[in-house]
Amino acid sequence: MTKLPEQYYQQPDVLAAARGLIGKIIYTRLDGLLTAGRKVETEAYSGACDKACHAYPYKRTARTEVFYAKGGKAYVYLCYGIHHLFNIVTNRAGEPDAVLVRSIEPLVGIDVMMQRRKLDAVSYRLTAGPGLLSAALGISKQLNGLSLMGDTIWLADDGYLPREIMASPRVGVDFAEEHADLPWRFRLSNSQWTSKAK
DNA sequence: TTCTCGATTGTCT
DNA sequence: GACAATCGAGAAA
Repeated sequence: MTKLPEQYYQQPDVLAAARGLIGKIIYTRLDGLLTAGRKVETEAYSGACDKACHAYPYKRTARTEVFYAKGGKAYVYLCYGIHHLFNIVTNRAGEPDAVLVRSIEPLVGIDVMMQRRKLDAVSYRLTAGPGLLSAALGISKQLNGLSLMGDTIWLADDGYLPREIMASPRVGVDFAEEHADLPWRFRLSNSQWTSKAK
């Protein structure tokens, strides 16, 4: 079990990053509570060539500033006024790419996650969805801009090798016109912990 | 099972 | 002032 090194996040190909992050483990330690889950579904966003990305086309606002940092930081934003969505900033400084985590398989602190989600039984509904896994892991806007090298939120590799990864169009980005159908969503085939592929 | 719709607030025009 | 990288409840079928 090793924490992912900083260089891991700086590869220039965001699609390779999104695919490569499948099977890796995300940890949070908040208020002394440790929770973790294995990523089973991700999506890639690129500020250079993707209308669905908040930072397209190389748009700089207060919100997108963290996209331009060196890969290895957290980008968390509020969606529909309710849900916090967690992204991993990738690529070198100045290139605004990020990977959205859409669902995880719960591994550590499952009781804590159930409390945060107000569920009394474990099911895919615990962490299957970007808003849901953020709630389960306790991720909020306060984590926006945090380095993944720290001890609040980080990623680790336990040697797990994904068996089969499927690519498909992303979810909820119809507004992105000709980019809406790009197969930039990656998921573990046959995982119980994601919604079904289209 | 598939659908429609409301919640709720930060961000940008 | 419009609207969003979502979710869950409730209705229809």
